[in-house]
Amino acid sequence: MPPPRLVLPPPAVDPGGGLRRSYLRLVALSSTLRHLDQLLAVSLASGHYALDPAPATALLLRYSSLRAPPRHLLRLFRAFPRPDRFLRNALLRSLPSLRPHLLFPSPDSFSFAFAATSLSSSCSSRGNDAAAARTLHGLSVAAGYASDTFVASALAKLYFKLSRVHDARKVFDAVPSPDTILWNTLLAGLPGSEALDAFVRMVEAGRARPDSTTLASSLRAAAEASHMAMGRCVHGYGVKCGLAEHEHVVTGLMSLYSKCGDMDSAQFLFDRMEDPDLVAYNALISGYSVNGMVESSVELFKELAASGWRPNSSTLVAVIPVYSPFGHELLAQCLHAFVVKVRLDADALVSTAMTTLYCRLNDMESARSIFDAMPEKTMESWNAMISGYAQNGLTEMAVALFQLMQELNVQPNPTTISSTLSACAQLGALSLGKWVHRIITKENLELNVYVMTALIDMYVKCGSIAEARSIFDRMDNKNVVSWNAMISGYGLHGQGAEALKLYKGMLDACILPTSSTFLSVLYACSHGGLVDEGQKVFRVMTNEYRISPGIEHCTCMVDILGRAGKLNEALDLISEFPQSAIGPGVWGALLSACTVHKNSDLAKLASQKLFELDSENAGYYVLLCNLYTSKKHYSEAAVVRQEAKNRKLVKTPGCTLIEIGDKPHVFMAADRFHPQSEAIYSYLEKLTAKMIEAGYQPVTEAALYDVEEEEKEHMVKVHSEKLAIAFGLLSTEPGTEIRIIKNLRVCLDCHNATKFISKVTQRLIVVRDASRFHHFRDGVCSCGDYW
DNA sequence: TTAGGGTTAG
Repeated sequence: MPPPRLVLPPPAVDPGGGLRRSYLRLVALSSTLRHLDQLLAVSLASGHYALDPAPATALLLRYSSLRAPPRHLLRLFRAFPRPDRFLRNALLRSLPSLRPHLLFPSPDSFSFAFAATSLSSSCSSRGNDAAAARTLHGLSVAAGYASDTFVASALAKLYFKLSRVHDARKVFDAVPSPDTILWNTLLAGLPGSEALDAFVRMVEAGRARPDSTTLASSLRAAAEASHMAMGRCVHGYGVKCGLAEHEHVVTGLMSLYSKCGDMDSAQFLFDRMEDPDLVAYNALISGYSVNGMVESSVELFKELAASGWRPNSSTLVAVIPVYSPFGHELLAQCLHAFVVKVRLDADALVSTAMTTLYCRLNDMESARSIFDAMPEKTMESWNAMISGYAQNGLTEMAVALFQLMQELNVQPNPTTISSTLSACAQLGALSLGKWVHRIITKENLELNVYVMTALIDMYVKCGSIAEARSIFDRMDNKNVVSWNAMISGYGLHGQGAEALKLYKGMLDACILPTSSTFLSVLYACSHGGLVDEGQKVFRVMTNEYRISPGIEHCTCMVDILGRAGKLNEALDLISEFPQSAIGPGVWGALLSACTVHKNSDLAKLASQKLFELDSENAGYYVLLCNLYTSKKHYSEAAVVRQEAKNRKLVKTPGCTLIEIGDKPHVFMAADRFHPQSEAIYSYLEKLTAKMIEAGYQPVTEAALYDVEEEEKEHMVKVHSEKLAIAFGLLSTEPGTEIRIIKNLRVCLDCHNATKFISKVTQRLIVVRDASRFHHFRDGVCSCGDYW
């Protein structure tokens, strides 16, 4: 139902306009809504200003600044039969959501600037706001304001707020000669390193003079990018232009220095400030806290309280790191006491900081309860919670929370998407990953480097290496992480040669390889059996790039040599490693190589080291036991098994996941819980017969000699991957590829069996096990039986 | 009578 129209009496005469001026003054002085209502009533009753939009504009703006409901503003506006552009613009400035029809007829640059500003001050992350921003942008371009600096900075800020960096840049680029404020808008919205690039371009262009705001933003960017050299340049520039003493610039410098651990410089700057404000205090307190200077942090906090400033939520966030070592409960108590003492409202900032902290402490329940208690969740709080789940391995929870966001029509930003994709990658759930990809496309969400790289990683880990590569090839500006993701993807899928080719391509593109790059390449060499290449890359890394090998590089090297049977060379190499790099991983790699090459002497040495370093891991006992069994050293095998039993070590039960359509199905060894269990087992029997016809030999009883009765029974049981594959074959059309995910490494018999299955059924079978991918096609596995 | 940008903290 439309709101009722106010009935206006005819206008009265006001010679000279004296009455009008006093009326406008009264409006400006009103401090309550009731006061304004009375003024409105007076003017209506007397018949003044019925057709005069100026007093109405003043009233409307005053109502708006006193937070009158939008309904009320609209009603006032509609009471005027002939609103002029000032009145229309005032309404645009005051309404929280865009009403495009209010722009017409003949919108001016004020209209667009007002509308954009009001949208960005009210926009949450609802999906509709992005659409409204695009509408507004389109209309402003159509009206000829694409190069207006005022409109552009308001629009750019709006896009930044909606996490649409591309669109903000587009707005900026459309302006031929940006002024200082437009540059500043860009600098404030861009992520650290990009903002620093923009600062350089601004200075080089030389058409707009940087001011204190420019420098403050650039220092923020330098701190974010941990780019001390650029930070010093900005500082120097500030000194040259006489802007270095500006309060915001000094605060930015303090934060830069404390980010880089130089608390002396930060403190020096603070001490020189004549009258430091709350932000400056917060910056220094935070610097002390994150650098572990607890006493200084607390001292300065006391000084702050004594100086008359009232701490705000940023102050609280700045001291949180000081309290964090006390553990969860004490932390909560300390913070509560803090909040009570300074009569502080714990707002979204504090809740998000607490959520992040609990996530870091691995206490996901506390994190979630704080998150759930937030009445208005911010983008940052959603992201903190989702990435907390993803990083703590609670991948299903991460995806579930993302689904909740979708249901609530909260638009995700690139950070949300990256975290969710990382959860999908860990899960290996291709259908979920594709669903997220579809959302990106459908909602036209921003595809930045982080999102594209997360997509590559997701497709790699969900088994679609081809899809990952096609995304990689479509990327305009790949960073080193994107290259690493793709290289390690080839490694994971056993395509060592492709990985090396890409590594060379990366060097040709003048991208500086990092420690992770070398790890990915070495990993690819190990999974592809490329021994010489691996050794060469390792030498290049240490000699040419001066990167000292970490635990994982060393483990990879032992793996590479060990798999090739060069066990003694591997042992020699271990003695050359830095002591810090020799952990369970290195000896574990040697032990698995020993079991493959049946060297029980070295295996004994490796396992002795392992039992010292990591005595609680059942996997090593299993490896050693299997080695002894295969060499028919049954008594030694029995000793190892008894030892494992004495220590009450339990093997992780194996399970396998397969997705049919969008539905996941999980199988355990020998389980009969699946509703189609009967059909699966009878199909598997028929299949085994065909496989045996083709030459398959199941693990024979002889190999199981000496296994205790109970275990023997267990070992002849059907492993979970066979069940999953059989179910997959039953439930899909001939020719469809089968993808399964196993939580442990695939066993010898299953690996062999899968080769035969791929041959007799003519299907491509992709298996992701705990360490890599196997692509089985026509009786051959991509790993070359080398895993 | 009506514009656009900033420092700390998640």
